[in-house]
Amino acid sequence: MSPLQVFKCLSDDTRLKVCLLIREHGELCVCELVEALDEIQPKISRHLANLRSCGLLQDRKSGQWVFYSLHPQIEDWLRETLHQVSEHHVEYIFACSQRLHAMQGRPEREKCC
Amino acid sequence: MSPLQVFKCLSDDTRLKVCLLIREHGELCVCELVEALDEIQPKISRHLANLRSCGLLQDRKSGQWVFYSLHPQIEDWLRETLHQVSEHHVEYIFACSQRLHAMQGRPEREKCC
DNA sequence: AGTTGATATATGAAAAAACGTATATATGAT
DNA sequence: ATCATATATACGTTTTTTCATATATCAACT
Repeated sequence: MSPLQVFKCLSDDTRLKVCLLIREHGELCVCELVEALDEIQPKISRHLANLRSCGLLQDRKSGQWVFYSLHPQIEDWLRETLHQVSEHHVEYIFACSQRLHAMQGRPEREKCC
Repeated sequence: MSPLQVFKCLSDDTRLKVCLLIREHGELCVCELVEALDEIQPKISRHLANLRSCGLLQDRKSGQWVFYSLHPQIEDWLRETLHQVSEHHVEYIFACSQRLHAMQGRPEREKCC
């Protein structure tokens, strides 16, 4: 995973938000990301596939759901960079975080989406 | 300067190398970058204009030369990220650094290029 | 004034990235 | 077996980015 490839991954609005949300929450499933970002599912899936194939994310299948998290082997500087962006640019993912929390608070949560 | 815009700046091979070299050397003129990256001048100038308009670099004109440096107001996390990339991916700019040093060692250096 | 060297910008073409829609796959429930 | 839900992928199109080449600007020098 070259630094250039890392920055290419983070240079798209959807992918950057996905990475920031996943770093903050540890693990998120596709339907949570679809709702948090308010985008259509194929778009999210396509970007997730991109991030996974670059080695930034890993996935874990559980029943009909797929959960994504930061790949454990990403370099420390990248993890730290994502952390810093989260800290200094809360406004960038604020709306996404709100939609995510709203969704996670709903009672029919056992069905995920 | 949104985080997304920052990552877009760093997501091109030429721009990333330019930023890393400038961070290491403090200030470099266009012709030094042209030689270090072994690229044609309009290509370097175009990317420098891009980085300047985004607020990542500042320029200082001195006679016929223009010197570029990191803009003093870039955020700390960005400066630190560039530093970390330099430390952990020396190989990425090794050839560029070599060409730069070779050039700076040449006696006809008063003429810059 | 004319020339040379350093840098910037304009332009049209080519390459890359992102998109929406349609469709495929797989799981769990009825 | 059928159906609904979650996710992935294929396809053709549109948008964005990058590029090489040509040209413009400007300072220094003759």
